[in-house]
Amino acid sequence: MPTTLKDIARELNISVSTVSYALHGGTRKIPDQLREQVRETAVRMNYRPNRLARSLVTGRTNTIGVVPPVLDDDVFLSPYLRMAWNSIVNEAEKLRQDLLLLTASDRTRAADSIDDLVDSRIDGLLFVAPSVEAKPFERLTELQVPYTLMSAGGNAPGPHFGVDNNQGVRLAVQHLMALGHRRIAHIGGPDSSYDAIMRKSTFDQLVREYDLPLFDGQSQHGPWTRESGEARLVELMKLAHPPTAIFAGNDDLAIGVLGRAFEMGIRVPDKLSVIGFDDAGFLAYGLPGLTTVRQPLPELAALAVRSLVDFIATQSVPADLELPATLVVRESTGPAYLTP
Amino acid sequence: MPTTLKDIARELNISVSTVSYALHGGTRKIPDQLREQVRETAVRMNYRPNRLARSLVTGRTNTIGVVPPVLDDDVFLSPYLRMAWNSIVNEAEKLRQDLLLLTASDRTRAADSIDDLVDSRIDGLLFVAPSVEAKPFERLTELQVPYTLMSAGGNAPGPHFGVDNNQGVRLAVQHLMALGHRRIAHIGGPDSSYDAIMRKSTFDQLVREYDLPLFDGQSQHGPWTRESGEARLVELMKLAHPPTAIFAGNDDLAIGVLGRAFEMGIRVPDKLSVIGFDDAGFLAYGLPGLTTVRQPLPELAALAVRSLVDFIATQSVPADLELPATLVVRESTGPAYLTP
DNA sequence: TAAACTATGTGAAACGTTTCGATAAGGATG
DNA sequence: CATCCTTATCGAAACGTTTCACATAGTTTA
Repeated sequence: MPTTLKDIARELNISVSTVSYALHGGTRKIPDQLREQVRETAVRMNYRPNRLARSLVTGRTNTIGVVPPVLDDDVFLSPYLRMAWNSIVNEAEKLRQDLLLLTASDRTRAADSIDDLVDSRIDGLLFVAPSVEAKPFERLTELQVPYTLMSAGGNAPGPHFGVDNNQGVRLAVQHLMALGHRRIAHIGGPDSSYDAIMRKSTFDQLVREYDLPLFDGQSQHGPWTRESGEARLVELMKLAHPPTAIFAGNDDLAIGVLGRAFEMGIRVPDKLSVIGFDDAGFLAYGLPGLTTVRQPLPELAALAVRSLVDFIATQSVPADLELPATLVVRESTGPAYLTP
Repeated sequence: MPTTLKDIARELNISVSTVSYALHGGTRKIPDQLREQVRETAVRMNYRPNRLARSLVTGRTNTIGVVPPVLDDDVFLSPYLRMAWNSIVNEAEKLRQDLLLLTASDRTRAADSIDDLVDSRIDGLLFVAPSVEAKPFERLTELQVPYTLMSAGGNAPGPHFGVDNNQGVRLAVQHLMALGHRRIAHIGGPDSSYDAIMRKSTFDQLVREYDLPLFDGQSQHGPWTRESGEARLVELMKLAHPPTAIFAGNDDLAIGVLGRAFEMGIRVPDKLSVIGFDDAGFLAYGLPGLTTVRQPLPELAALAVRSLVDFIATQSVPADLELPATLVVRESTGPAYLTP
């Protein structure tokens, strides 16, 4: 039985509306003396505004819903999401927005379930790396729900903020080529990911553009996991002419490659160069640090949050933005090892 | 302008209450035919219940507020929190609870600010690794707010779920002693952390209990960071008789030690054994693999969430629980190197 | 001095639910 | 036939706010 405005009003023998004005006084002016008295009483009585009631009448909640990617069970274990989520939290705190986590609870029919997310409890929706299958964003526009997408790739519907995959992949391939590599493989992410698709297709395109040698299993899709990286490496090393360099679609995959390479006695970067993507904050000790393409996740997350808040406030759709990637050279890449 | 119960009622020429009963029918029976008709209309009109309004009257929100530890800026970058948060999310989803993230927005006076967290929007509060300074949990009891604590150590007020630090530390020290180590140092966490305090005091006690040699800087407090681990190692190695083994209060610290040891050319585990605490998952990769004391974070998180939900439902305070730690032996510990 | 402000305050509607207590009609019971 | 259950439905209160329209009373303006 928490204190309400009515309780304060009764205590002071004034009306509820006066109390409301005194505490959150916007348009109305309340004499200083009374206002102080009200405030004092509010504190004394442990008054806490009921935000449900407030939101019900104002229509605003100052809360944004975050929809994580639909992966397997342990979504938040992903280094990418860890980084993204941390930045989202930071930015939301700055903008004084609360965060409601919307997990895709028991939705087999993931597609239509967007309806379930739309709720009077949130002002807008932030999708983090949504999967390609999740089409029904038009539905959101129809329902008048502001939303932004973080890391969704160029062909995603709606205002999205991501890295320039094209430029990033180019950075990686050019870095490898500058080191003399020509036989380069790509271990990519799942084809439900916008980023994975973009990175793979850019890679494929660059191979043609630079006239690099083609070989079996050169460019593959798979889950964004360390295990996938390990498995792919094993396959690639079975080839008669294995690649001298591997461009992994994200850091997890790259770490898998690195770990398995060590186990197989393949020295990195002497015999094999490995480059990742994301720079999601892996720390190395005792193994070569991972050369990778840095995606400005903190900036992207902040951008996605800020734009969403703007969207909500102004009701006008924000403009997309792709930020450039940067190359972070560590020790996992080196001059190409050329068989004599 | 979303559809409301009133809209449906008007459409069908029936009363609002009938619609409500038909859709979420509890006590009242509605004839099957009418019920179907109502449901159909609801779907057709894109009806979505307004949860604010519902909660306002029922007093339940099915949402629990999560309060992360007050660390520096990037709270969610911590491997511990990543693990904990992931498990919290999983369990909450199972129990169909939504999660509202309550960040400690601009509170200089962190102590009293618990009030700000108490909100009609949540049914209960889950504190993750609260700091020792945050005293005012009595206030919560006073305000009748159900809450549980995850990883708060034995002397924390309120129902808490954590690892058995005492037993865990014992595991670590005994493991090292079994390998012949006697000169053992402890690099601990900040003294704002219940866990850090417990681990340090247990360590100190064990040193006495087993009559291990004492030396300067043997047991220290510091932030839970890799940098702290690095710095401490450097100091310890300046000693005339450096320790042969280091027990780090968490994995971050241990990784710092490992990394710096590698740089300094101190071979692990040949010259130095290192053991961590948490086993919070791989954000660091490298060699040798870190021997550590595993804290069952997923289970603890699930427990904390479940107990909170119970607490909310039954209004009776759940019982504390400490789960045992387990030893995970990898390659960073080995037989003691004894100076000839 | 009448009209028009200003300052201060009140009352009540509205937000969208849930749920309690009617009510009316019909059927069964005595 | 009067009474008492059911059954099907409704109206209205309540949850705690915000905010608009109105009501005083005192003060300025013409």
